[in-house]
Amino acid sequence: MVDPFALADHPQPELPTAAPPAFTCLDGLNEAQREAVEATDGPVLVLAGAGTGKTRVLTARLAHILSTGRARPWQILAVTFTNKAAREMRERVASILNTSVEGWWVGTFHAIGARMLRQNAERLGLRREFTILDVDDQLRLMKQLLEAANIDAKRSPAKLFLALIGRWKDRGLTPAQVTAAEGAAAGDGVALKLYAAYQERLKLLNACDFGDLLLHNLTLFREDEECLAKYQRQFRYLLVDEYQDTNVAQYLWLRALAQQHHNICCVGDDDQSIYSWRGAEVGNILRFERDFPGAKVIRLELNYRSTPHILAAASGLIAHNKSRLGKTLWTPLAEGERVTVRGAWDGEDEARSVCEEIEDLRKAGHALNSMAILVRAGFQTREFEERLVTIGMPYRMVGGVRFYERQEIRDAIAYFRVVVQPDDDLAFERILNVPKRGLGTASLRSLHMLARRDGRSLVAAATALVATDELRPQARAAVSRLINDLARWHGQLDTLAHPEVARLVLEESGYVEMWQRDRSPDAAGRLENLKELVGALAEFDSMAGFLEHVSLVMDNDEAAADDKVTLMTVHAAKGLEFETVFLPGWEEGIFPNQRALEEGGGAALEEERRLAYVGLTRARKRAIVSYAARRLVYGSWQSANISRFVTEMPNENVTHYAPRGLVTGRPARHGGLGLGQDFGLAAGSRQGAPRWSRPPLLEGKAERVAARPRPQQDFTPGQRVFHQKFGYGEVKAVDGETLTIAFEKAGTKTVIYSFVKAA
DNA sequence: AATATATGCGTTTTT
DNA sequence: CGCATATATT
Repeated sequence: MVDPFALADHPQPELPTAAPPAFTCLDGLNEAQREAVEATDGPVLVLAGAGTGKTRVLTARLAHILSTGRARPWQILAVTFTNKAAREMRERVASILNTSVEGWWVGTFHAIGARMLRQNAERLGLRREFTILDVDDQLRLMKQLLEAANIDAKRSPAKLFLALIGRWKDRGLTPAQVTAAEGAAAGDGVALKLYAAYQERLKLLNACDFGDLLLHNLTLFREDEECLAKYQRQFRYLLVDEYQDTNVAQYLWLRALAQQHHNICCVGDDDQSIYSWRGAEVGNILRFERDFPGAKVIRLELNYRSTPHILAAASGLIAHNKSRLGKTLWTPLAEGERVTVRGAWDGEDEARSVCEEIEDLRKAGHALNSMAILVRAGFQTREFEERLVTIGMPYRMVGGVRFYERQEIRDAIAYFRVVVQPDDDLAFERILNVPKRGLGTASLRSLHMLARRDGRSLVAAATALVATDELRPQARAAVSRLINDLARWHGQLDTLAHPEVARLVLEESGYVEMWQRDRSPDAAGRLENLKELVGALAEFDSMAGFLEHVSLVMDNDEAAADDKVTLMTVHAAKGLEFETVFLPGWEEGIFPNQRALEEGGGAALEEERRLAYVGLTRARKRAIVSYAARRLVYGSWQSANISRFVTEMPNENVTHYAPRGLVTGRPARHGGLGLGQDFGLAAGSRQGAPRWSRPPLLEGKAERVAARPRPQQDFTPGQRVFHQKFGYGEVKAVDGETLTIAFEKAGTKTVIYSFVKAA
């Protein structure tokens, strides 16, 4: 089989020095941008305000370092958060220098982390072909752990523990590094125990989750100085995009790598830090000068995107935040329109007015592609979708279910994973009974038990199990057929083209047929998606290479070919720009949202404000903020107060329209109070007595799931034994791990070693 | 294994 | 209110 990792990391000494003259890289840059490009040595922080040409600087800097011969491509490490940004950087630099990008260390934190990890996997107790888990896998694994530990998954859902573990990983903490106090505090100490167990299981599965891709690197750096030193020497120049979004683990990782050459350049904007809830630390960017002594700070403040009114409104708004480094954005553009603020009676009214304005703009000759509706939260899109559909306005929803997150795609990928790597238990579990093969929880439990006892994979356990009479004949046949199929497909990877193998897998497994028989309206679409998936496979060298890609590249670049209005969250809009931006729902409780208001402390509110700032600064020419006086939420009407963010924009940059008689800013008579009461009542009435659910069954499960040492005794013919299903019997023959036993009641059966006890 | 019923939840999600 | 998930039922 082709090894996709074999060639990945060798330096390519042939790559370019023959580059165009250096001035190409500096052409057309303003003074600050040029400074940021030319300050190659030592730590540099580039504070790049919204729309100040950050990407240009980043690519120009990379090109500059290469074309002046300061470093070879593999001596530069350039990290981003999104694949899109990484791709863009690679393509632009490649085009400036007119060269190929093979072997470059330009990629997302996760992709680069995975690459380093593959190079050193054995040192961390992993094999190089470790798999990268997706969210479904993580959840399945955690649920198993909860069951084994006899924890009520209802009171403490798997998601919650995964979130806690994720946050620990964001902070660069292995289970051993979490302080005792903090460990004891999180879920009564259960979370930390689960974290340790989870990591154990991952190692056994030869798998990593996303957090591990960096966390393991940190462990590696700590435990293997030589390895760290090697990377430190290799990377003469480090480039970091969106530095305000880095978490502690990423910060530690970067700091470790920069220790040799100290040439680290971080680009970011503290005012656009909107991912703290994902572990991002604004503190990283605020502390840069202390973390990297002698750092040069360059501010990019010349904005080429928005008109003065929009820029001033956004600047005035963000000035209300306390913890920021501070920038003064200005623009050479002509004055333009003020920011519009529009009041509406209710949510429907608001959607109508926004859509009317879109209609008007279109009639005036504006492309729908130049307009976007940016909402705070997903549920707000519904009203707009309804309205847009009603009036027949074409629109594009960004951020729904992504291609690789669709059920059929994940199922298919799970098949591919098991075919490439039979030991991938989580993938195997996913496909075991998809399509239905009559293999339910009972069969799975048998497999699990055997695998766990003998410390081997499910496929290996299944192979052993089908040689016996342990399973019901029907189940036995089904498992037998599946593992035979898997083995055959695995073998075909050597003889057939991998897209062909993929096609065979999907056909012969019955998976395609399953959807063909499905009567639901989206079945046809799913079949289309499967075709597309097989098509996409052809673009990779091997199936394993493809799987590496899909686990790291979850983005889904929609072809923006047709003219449509874009509808998405403000978060999703970061980094984008539109001529006209609609910002609906600027009400207290929605934007800023309720949780941020309740959280107190002010940090959450400041992040909401940054989010509002991001929203406003997406607009080139027109920003239309709106709010509704009342809104239907969960079936009941709620009055709302106008968002503080509206009033925080300077008056002289805003034009406020509201229908005559619209009352806003009303004290909380029906408003906030009503909401609180509603929730309070609901919560109270739902606090019924806990139901004590079937203790015997739970105990029984836990008993059986718990790992037990493999029986170390040997069996000899003639010996009297006990089998949990077939009862007492006498051993007739021993063949490796299978025994033939004449049972007193059940007759002669072939059974597996580990299910038999000496009587 | 498929279907009915109960229950709980409701912010953002770059990989 | 409406959706997704978990559990009960046949």
